[in-house]
Amino acid sequence: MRALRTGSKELIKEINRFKVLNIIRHQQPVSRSEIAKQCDLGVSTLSYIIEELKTQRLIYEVGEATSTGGRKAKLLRFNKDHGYIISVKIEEEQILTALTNMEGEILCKRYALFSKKDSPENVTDMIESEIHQIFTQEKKDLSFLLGIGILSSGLVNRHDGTIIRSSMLGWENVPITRMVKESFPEVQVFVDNNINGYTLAELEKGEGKSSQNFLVVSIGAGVGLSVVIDRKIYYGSVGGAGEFGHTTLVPNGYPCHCGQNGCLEMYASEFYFKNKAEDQVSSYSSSKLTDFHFSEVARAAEEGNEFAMNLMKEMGSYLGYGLRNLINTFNPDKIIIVGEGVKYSHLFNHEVNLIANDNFFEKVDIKTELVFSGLNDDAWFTGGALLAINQIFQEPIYEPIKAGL
Amino acid sequence: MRALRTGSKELIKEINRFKVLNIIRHQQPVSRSEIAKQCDLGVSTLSYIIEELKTQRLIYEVGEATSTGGRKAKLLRFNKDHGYIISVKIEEEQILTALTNMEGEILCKRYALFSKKDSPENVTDMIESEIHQIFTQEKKDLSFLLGIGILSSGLVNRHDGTIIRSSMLGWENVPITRMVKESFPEVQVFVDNNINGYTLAELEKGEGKSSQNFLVVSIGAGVGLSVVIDRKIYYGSVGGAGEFGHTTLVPNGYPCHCGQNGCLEMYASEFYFKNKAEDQVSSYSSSKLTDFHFSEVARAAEEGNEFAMNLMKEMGSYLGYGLRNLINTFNPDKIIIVGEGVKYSHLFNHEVNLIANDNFFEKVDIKTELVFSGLNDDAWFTGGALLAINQIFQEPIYEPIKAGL
DNA sequence: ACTTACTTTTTTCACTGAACGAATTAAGTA
DNA sequence: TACTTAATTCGTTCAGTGAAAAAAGTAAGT
Repeated sequence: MRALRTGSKELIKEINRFKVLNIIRHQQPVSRSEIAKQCDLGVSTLSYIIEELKTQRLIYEVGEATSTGGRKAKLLRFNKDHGYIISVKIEEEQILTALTNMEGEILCKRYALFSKKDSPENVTDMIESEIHQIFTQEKKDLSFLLGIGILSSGLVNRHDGTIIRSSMLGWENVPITRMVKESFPEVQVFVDNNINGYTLAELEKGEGKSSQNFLVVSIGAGVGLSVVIDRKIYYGSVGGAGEFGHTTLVPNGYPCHCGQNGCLEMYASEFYFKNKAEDQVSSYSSSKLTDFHFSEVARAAEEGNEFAMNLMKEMGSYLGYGLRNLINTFNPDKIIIVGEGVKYSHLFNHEVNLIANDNFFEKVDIKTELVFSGLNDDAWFTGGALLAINQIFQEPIYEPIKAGL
Repeated sequence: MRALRTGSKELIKEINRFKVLNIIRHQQPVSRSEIAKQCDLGVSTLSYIIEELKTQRLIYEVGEATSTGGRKAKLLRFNKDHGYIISVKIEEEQILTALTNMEGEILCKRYALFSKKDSPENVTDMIESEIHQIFTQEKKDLSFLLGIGILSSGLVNRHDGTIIRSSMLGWENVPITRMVKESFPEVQVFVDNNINGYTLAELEKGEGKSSQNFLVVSIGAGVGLSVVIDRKIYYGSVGGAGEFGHTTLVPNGYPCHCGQNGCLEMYASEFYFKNKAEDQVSSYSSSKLTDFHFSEVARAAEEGNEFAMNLMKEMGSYLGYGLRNLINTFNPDKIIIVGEGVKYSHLFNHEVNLIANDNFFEKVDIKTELVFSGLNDDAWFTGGALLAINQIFQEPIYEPIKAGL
């Protein structure tokens, strides 16, 4: 439990400035009196705070509201170009880098390839070089870079900023934020697991806007889970989320790359296709399926290939069991399904709903919404940027921690 | 997400008073200068705060520390008799009531029986009467009653203080805190699920003292789960915890009283004994087992009854799978097993550990501790009292909510 | 045993500054 | 002209602050 900061004049000043700033950020354009009402601050105090924020160029005044019977209110807006954020996604053999403004709007994107042989140091150097190129290309001064958010697969400890283990990258205990910070000592650097990043995007720009407690489940080359409680992402002991993909669905089932057997990931993701085919060689061989990527199996299923259609449906049923267990365990308002699988959801949607909706809370008349994400691939960039932005504008109630070091 | 309070002189005053008070509560006896150091408050401010807390009789001065080379420090203690708390546990056919001081120490206990026919109103009246009897019996003035904590089984919404549904009691949507508060309008009243109550006791007096993130799993006439994140209990959407006992362990397995099939609760609790026996009538009938309560099956197993021993071991294996899935999903520091089953843990401990320890995080060399609760039945009372005490001494950072109304 | 020098604890007191609220000014509507 | 709403000005309030003083010790030296 993080310790609360001790009360002092500075604390109340900081709290109030951030409260005001966040109201402007999320409800712009707003008038002074509207903010004062919501904050329960005196209008005089508010004017003083606004003055300060304006001289810091964090906000600006623009236009006027229509009169409600008296003097028109001047409207305030957040200056989203007050600074810039770099969002980095580390994929299997490339890094994707984007420049965003302080609202997480993407201004420019780049990518750079690397090979499995490259060390974390090499990749960090590439990140540095990409950032420099973006800033020269966009003709912006590096002093405006306020934060860097990095998304990676695998087990990530966001508190100390290390990638604990990523089997995809073959990395272990890489202190990524510290390494990046060496090149940008003035900038706050954050890492997180990529699905948590996506979840941040859902929270601010997607399905999460209307929900306090929800889960994000990713279906693709594996199964991922991100848990949102009270609009905050839950981080387990080591700082990463859990490994829901490796809960046991079928005792003594298909062997998993993690060393266990019968993991959900082996049944409710791309892996299932290959597992099942190796299990039923005869029906497989007559099916003319050539590979087991989501896209291929989906194409075959759409063309009426019986074996592929069944693969999809069975995968959907297993996913349904996974989701049902999540619902019964977490009692979320909503589950958002994301990832490559969403593109092909029409092929297994029915089975998922059939099983997942048959849950404990349904029987007590508490509904759990099941939706597919409506965001596109830019959500990764948005999420990475939000990782930094949310920290920068966080209300400063707690003692500073060493995160984002 | 609860809104943060706006900064003001009153806020900083309240924050600091509660910070000081909580340091004294948890580290007593302490000196002024020690507190000042921890709070980062000026010693002068601290003396002023201490003076106030003393006149409010929340703390008192007692004794002196040994000198460390200069003037001896006067030591401060929390006045645990500053007020009293009532802790109520509603069981199937009785209510248990205890009086505690402000540290949750039990001063006196009572119980009163009721029948299934009694309405929630009758039971509430009984609670009122029990409280009055305790206060006259203990010769204390009712004005010292500061809080009431109620524990009930079933789905509880602690935010609005209702028992949403308890199949054991046959109650639905009972606004229990409001009903109790009618008799004690000056007193703060709180409800929670009984396992969450137990968890509070573990947090303050048990295994939880050394752990930030842990799970409490109860094994007895059912399976319960309580989730602690960052030393705070996680409450799902409706305000109750999830229903982990009703996650599907065996698709299309034994039918459960909740309407689903193959629930964990049917395999990792007392229920399993009956289920399995009905499945295997022949081996059962030769086993001479007469009933399927935990105590009976355990007794038989201890006497060497093969069928009973196997029941226990199998139950343990299923529980192991349940715990493994919890570990993989939540990545806790520790799982604490509580409830009636703990008494007989030697009969299934081995199987539980065998399966639960074979988890994802173990393979990445992150250990999850598995322990049996060391608290006794008084922990229910302690937990109920802490429900109220923790709220009363909470640092007042957030806008007040309607809880504990 | 007494003095002196040094520590640590606690209190006193003038000062600071963030929020506050009443009064004032500004800008509108009917 | 009367009323409404918005924004600013300015003296007041009070929680926290830090330096200094007071209180209460310890540890030598004589």
